[in-house]
Amino acid sequence: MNLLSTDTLSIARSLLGMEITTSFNGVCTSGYISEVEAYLGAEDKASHSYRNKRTDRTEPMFAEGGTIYVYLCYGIHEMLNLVCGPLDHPHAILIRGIIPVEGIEEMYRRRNKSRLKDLSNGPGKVCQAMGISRSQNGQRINTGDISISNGAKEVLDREVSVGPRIGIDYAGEDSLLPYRFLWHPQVD
DNA sequence: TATAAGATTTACT
DNA sequence: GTAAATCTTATAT
Repeated sequence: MNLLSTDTLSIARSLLGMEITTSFNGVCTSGYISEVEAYLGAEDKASHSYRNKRTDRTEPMFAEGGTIYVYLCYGIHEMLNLVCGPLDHPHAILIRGIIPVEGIEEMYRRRNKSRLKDLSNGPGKVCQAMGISRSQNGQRINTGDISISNGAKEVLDREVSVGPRIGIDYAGEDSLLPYRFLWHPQVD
């Protein structure tokens, strides 16, 4: 996976099935990435960095690929993004869902839920389950609290759905673009 | 300073 | 199905 590539949609597709891990004070949680959305920076009305809008909040999006972008949504939920592309190319991929792998007991504690499916099937839930907050904003992947490595299974094209992104009606016609990738692995 | 809106989640009817 | 929760950020006075 080349995070400096400008082909953000290909990176988004290739993130599916990869294992994302956090470790805090020896407490480790991980999961396979199952849902992502691509935000294509300057040319994408749904992106915080549309028209290269540069603010304190969006600054990490302009950093090199491999940077972590975490922001607060609706005053309540943290959202985890992986920045990609070269410097000053503000594309990012929102991690919307994972399949829990390691530290599942800790995820239940953090989420205060009793069902596995309620742990991490949404972007705010992913951050809560993995203990991610804005204190990870601007860190680099694989050198800070968050790491991404190859997953255990190959993700077949027939197991992947592509469709419009969620919750971005404000983006006009760009809200219809097929930038959401969903992995539904087949049982074996 | 003030205001509106938001890449959502949850509980409730 | 609908609506409330909650607070930062961006934009406008």
